[in-house]
Amino acid sequence: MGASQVVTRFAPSPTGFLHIGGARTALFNYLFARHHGGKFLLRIEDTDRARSTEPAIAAILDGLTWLDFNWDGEVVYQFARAARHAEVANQLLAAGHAYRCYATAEELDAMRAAQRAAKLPMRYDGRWRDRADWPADQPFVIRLRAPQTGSVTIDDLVQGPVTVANAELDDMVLLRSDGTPTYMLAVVVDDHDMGVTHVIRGDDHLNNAFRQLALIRALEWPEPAYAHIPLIHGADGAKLSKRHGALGVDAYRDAMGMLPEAVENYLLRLGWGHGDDEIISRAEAVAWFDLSAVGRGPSRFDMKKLESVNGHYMRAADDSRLVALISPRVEAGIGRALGAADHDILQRSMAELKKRAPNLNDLASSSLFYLRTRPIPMDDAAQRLLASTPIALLSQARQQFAGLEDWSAATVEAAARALAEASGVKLGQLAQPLRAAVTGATQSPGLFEVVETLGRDETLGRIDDALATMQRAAHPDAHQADVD
RNA sequence: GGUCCCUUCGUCUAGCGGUCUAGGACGUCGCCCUUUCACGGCGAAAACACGGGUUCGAUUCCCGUAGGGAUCACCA
Repeated sequence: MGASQVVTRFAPSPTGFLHIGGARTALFNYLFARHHGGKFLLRIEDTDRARSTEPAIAAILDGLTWLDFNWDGEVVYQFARAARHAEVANQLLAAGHAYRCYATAEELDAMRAAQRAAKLPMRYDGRWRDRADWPADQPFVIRLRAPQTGSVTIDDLVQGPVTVANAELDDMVLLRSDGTPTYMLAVVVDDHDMGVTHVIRGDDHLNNAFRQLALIRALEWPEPAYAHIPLIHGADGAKLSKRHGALGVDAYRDAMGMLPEAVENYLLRLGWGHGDDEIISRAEAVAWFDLSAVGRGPSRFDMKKLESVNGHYMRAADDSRLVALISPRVEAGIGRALGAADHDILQRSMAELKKRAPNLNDLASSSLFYLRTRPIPMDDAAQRLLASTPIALLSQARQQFAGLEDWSAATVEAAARALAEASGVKLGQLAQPLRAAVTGATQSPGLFEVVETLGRDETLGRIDDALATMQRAAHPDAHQADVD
């Protein structure tokens, strides 16, 4: 079955970080290979020595690892294969499928300027195609002797049959004058040598496919199947390029606090669908993925939907995993390292907290109040609420709670309800001030769950703090005397 | 400009000639649940770009128009 095994590859150029569009291309390659029980290879296209960087390579590998798109075998570095690329170019030259071109950059610029002025398509005019009067000691490039008549049709697995006349294509450069290969040559040679059967890549390469096919035919190599997937656009409909603020996947992980499975699920649904399914597991994705269901038009990136999907996976995530993920953020928030007791509190509060956090950042900040040392900071809304609360009500609650036999969400709630009824107020009129006192905010997880997690001493202490502040506000003079 | 590609609610999509008074999701709005915020539940507004064909019948097929995108390097 070896000959029919599917082999895909993801081939990013390390000139920037792994952006969201690249991540989706990787995902589709990964899923297609896994669906067919084939291989998913990774190749770093670092032939542009000036723009390729080590940090970019690291970021790409890091991003793929984070997303759990595991590639098979060793990473192939394209630049290391330059000798093989040159070998193929020379082989083509010897066979007459390629030729030497001595045109200088200035000559080509002039040629294009003339074409532009005459409103003609800008193509290499083949001025060295049939010449053999090669000047000695002059630099030259090797160009493909491409067919000039007829046409080529690619049965693209996503775009359908696409035909281009050979007359539209010119003789592309295979080997530069410095002996290094161009992208067109390198891709074709590497895909062939790596046994790639399905080339799944961005739509921006569709035009390249025709040139590459001409090269493959000259070499008489097997032709891979092509699938050109539409690009991802920004919310404004413009291309989601680096200069338009496209971010690396690390930004989704770090700055935005997304979960990898959420990013994966969102990316999968962007441009692909399986009936009405929205939440799709990795296993389902592998089982269901097929290229024919990939849409043909570009789709816009919707941050709101990503957050929604992320919220879903946050709620589904394991509590201890979330605690581990937010710990660094929490430590930064409270300005100290977390101890065992802190982890314990986070662990116990996670079930409630994760229901209302769309991302890890919000989850981390929403957990801070549990860990702060008294007196805890109070936000404006909480301060205003306490200022309009009768001191006696809060004071009574404090007394009732202090006298409780057992300390649990249920017992505290029962006491609070009893007090509210006895005082003739709605539960909310008592619960909200208590929430403000205990959490420092007017929004939080269920008050009684919070109180149980915090424990009796901490809860009573925080109420005392609030009471003291309220009394100070009510009797500024008495307080003044204390200070002096 | 040449070539190629695309076009269903604001956004992502379902739909592969009649099942469409076009379904789902996010977002928006309303209601419910409720100690707050979320979660959850219920409901509402919201789309087949336009014009011609083909057909008994077009969201679905074909052709134009418009709009959008990609690409035209000794960059990948």
